[in-house]
Amino acid sequence: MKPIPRRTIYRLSVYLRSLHRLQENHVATVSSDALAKAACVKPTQLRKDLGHLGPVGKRGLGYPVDVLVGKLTAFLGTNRFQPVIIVGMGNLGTALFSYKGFEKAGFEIIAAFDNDSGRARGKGLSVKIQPMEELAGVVKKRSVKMAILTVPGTAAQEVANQLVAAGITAILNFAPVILLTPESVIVNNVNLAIELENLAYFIQ
Amino acid sequence: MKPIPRRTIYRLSVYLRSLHRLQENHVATVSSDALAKAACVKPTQLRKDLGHLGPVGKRGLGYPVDVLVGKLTAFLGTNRFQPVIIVGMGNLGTALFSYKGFEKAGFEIIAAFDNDSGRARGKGLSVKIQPMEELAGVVKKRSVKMAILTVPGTAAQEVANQLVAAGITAILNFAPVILLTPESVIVNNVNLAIELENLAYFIQ
DNA sequence: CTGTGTGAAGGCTTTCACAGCC
DNA sequence: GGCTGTGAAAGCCTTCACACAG
Repeated sequence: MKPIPRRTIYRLSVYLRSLHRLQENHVATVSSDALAKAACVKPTQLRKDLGHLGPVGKRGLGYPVDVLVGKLTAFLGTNRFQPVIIVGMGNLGTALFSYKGFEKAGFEIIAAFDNDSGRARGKGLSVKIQPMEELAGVVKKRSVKMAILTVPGTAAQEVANQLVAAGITAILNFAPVILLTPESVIVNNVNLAIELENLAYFIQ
Repeated sequence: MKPIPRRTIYRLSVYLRSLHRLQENHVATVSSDALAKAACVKPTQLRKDLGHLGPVGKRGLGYPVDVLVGKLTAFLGTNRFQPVIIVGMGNLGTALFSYKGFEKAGFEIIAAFDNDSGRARGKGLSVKIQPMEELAGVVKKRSVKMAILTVPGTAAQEVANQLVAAGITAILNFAPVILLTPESVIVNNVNLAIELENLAYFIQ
């Protein structure tokens, strides 16, 4: 089987989200046409994307929602439990820590780290903020692979190095810098300022 | 002149960020090779991208940093002042409100709105949270075009409608839903759960 | 000789057209 | 008849190769 386009993977997540909403409304089957409209893509693209999972749809009828959800979660790897840690408990880190969207998607943030473990924002959170020294231990003990990085740009590379050394293989990076990491480590960058800048360009 | 690829626009923002760092270090000129390495792209791609701005580099020498920064900010539209509002002052909205990265990129968040204008989190912020009723007035008075949307998914579409009605033409959407808007309105989606899901796939 | 600018080639992604199944 | 699955075509973006300027 040839590799699946990166863009497709993203869209599969989008479809899954729409499907969850259909499930809540007890919709049993959905056509590529309807689901495509909900996800703002063309029906042919949706079918092509879903085609990578093997044949799922019933011709003349549509896709059975439950089966499709099952196949998608299995494919995306959201079926097995994935513990996540968050490093950098400033405003953004703290907000993400309590972000409901993550648990809905099947993730649980099991620990929070910061240089300043007594940070004021720690008050009122469900877990204590731990000092950086304990990072490696927690990662090893709980076999954590994923980390959310919300430290200032100036510290990001150094902290990323620590994450890699501890055994983290996937980083969701909110610091506005390009991280240098080994090939084996996946980094997804979320650059908030660039998203705004991008909008600014298109409204000119 | 033919339209510039969307991906290129994104990368131009990345280059600009790297260039700012060079400016701070008083570097006068930079080669496509060096800048490309800093931005994690191939040198040829960098040159192709910058080529859209017209000839800027000196052959045999490199790009003059100051000139390039000037051209890029002008091109991206960050040279003129762009006021931004933020709607939805939950955890995430509040964090973004005080996010330093936006002002560094040349944006200022001039107002914050929420259903519950007396929201506890409003305490300690530099501006008061305003009720939704005042949104249209502020947008018109200050000619705001850009909005950051950080309300729950269930409210997102309705609030987006209000934004559009008020005259907003660009929305940075953090709600995990696809917004339906007129063609004239640009929406950039930042879907945090999908970014994590995406990482989860690649570490399998 | 160094390093930019750019048409051409290559690779990846989307769209089309239609065959195949319910 | 309705709707999925998929090879082929089109479009977009990246990479290459090299001309050209300092």
